[in-house]
Amino acid sequence: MTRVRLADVAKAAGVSPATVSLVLNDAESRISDDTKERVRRVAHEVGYSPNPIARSLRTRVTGTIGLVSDRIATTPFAGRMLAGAQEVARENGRLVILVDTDGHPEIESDAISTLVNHRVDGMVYASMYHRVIPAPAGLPAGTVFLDCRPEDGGYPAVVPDDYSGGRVATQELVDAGHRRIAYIDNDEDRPVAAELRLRGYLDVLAESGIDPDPALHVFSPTSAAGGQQAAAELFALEPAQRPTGVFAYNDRIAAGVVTWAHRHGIRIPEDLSIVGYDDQQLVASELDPPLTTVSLPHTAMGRWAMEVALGLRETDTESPHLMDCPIVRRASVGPPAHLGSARDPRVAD
Amino acid sequence: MTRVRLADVAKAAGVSPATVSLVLNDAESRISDDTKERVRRVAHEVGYSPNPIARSLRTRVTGTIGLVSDRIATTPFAGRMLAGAQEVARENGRLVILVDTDGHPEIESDAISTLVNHRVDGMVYASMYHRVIPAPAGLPAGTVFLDCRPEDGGYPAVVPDDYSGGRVATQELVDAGHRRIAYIDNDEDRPVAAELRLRGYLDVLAESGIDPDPALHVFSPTSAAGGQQAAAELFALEPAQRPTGVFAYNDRIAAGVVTWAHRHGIRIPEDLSIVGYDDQQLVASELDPPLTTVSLPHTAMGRWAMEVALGLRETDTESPHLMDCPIVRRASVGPPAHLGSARDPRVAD
DNA sequence: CTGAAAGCGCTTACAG
DNA sequence: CTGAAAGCGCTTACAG
Repeated sequence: MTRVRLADVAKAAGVSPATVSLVLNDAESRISDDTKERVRRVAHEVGYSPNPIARSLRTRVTGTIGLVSDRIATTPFAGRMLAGAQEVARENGRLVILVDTDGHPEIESDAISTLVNHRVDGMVYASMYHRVIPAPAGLPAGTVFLDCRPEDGGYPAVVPDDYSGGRVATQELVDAGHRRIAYIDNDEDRPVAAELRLRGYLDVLAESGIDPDPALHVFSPTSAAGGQQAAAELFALEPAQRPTGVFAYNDRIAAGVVTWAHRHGIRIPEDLSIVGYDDQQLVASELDPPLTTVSLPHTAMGRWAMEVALGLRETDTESPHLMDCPIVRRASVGPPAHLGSARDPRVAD
Repeated sequence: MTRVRLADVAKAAGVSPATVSLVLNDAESRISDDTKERVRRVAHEVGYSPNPIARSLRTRVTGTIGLVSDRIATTPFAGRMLAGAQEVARENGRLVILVDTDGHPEIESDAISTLVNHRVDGMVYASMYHRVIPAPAGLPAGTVFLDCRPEDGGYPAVVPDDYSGGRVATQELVDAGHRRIAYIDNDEDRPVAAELRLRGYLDVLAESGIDPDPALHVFSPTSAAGGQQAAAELFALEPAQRPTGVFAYNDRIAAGVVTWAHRHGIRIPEDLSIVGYDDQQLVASELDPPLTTVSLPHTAMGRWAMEVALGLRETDTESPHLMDCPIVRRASVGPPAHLGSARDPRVAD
């Protein structure tokens, strides 16, 4: 397929290539309306569309944004970041070049230099979960960090506001009347998010005049199996000491708590209220009852990152932008049962 | 940052640009080893790396592959397709330009022409689930269809072998000794996969000398809530007519069956065996017990598609390539309980 | 108001 | 064995 070039429309319109270029980029108003009109018509008639490669070579702008991520494509709930970023790019006529490094540092550094070499106009560096990391070498100035932030600052960054997420989850339970509220924490690598959510939990308890009970702060691997075990641990406490509400580090843990409850005849939310975190697709909403949870604003963060990468939005490079984690209310929270009224699981099974 | 150009290394090495180009692309062996050596050394010293834009303009190959998808980035379990495709591209020094059309036909057709205009070397067109569709207009010849196929053929395509997936799921139950095997079908838009899995189920029953009982073929929306309802429907049958094994259209339905079982004191797999489909990340393996399921070969399909897009693999354009759906055995299948030995759910609750 | 010319950074026939 | 020249398809000062 031989494509029509700018020179072809110039010839067909009886003007110079320069003129065609000028009117098609509506760069200068000095061209007569007459000529403009004719050039545009001819260009349209012959189906001309500029060769972006040639244009890029000359202008040094490529209309592409590089997006390098560690495993973002294989993490189910992080795809929305990608979608959000891609959407903004598209809305602004930009193309995104994606490279998933699968977490390998060598692949990552290759990817960065390849992308830089390809003259991307901007870059976003995405993580699959909220992390603080040393900035990879070779990243161009202005690279936007998505769902992570460089430990020494220097780049724009957006991360979820996990502290306020922890608050909002706890507050939801407090507002429903709960006083004995457990936090099932992440016992794994202690990501920033775990610390932040814990602080949010503790602060809301304090503000509500609730003395935190250390027995109610338990740890679990971030899996449903872990959640089941944590629930068992919590319900092994004396009845009066048991929680009536649980805030789980994530939805998978919450799912385990739900399963454990079903197996022990504990009703949700009548006997036990629970709030998760992540609003994981096809999970949180599928639980029975559907899970009240704090959502990770993946789409919004992806959009934000691309907006600053495109220069559409100002930001500072010292402190990361904190993105709100809204609660999504479903049906797993209710008022607390009267103390001791929950059926004893050891009897129920 | 002013980059070093080919002309710079030519000057530094005291040769012509042509020579530099020739040795760096090791195009011709006619250059003296001496010169080659020197050029390479100088190029390395000055940190030269060719400008891909300039090269593309001249050679008309860009080293990029366009990947257009409907919502692939937002579907949790389809991200692996993207990852597989991206990985093959990277292994072969290609870049993938991703555009997610979110299912909008206008965005899709814009995306296609933008990508074609950007001179991508190849294209893959991905769907978020197994579909047969009219080929979108403007797709270049050789575009690879991923997880979908054009209704009139004419393009290479790869889809999961859902017929054999349906067989393998059913066979798993038959092999465990089950004779009363239900199929909880997708009641929604009847995608190809539903039909194919049903045929696999029916054929295996027939080959095993089992008369299909229409009461055991029920329909459900593809959600956990649907699965619970389908389970209730199945267990409303007379005890002797109830299934001892269930094959669910997907893992979400299977999850609903599991929940329903927990609530009614039905043990899995002692009282009821269950096989899902999809091997959905963070779901199938998180169920209690972990779900035996048929996995959708997303990564393999993604890799396959990119391999043919890059010309690394031959294929025909008439019939789609069928990708195996292997069973992943976890803990939800066991031998059937003696008929009638399952506790009656109506008593259990 | 418009055109001729140079140049973006490569590759590749064509000479020698 | 190597160099000079043209050209990929645009854009943009510079003239006129």
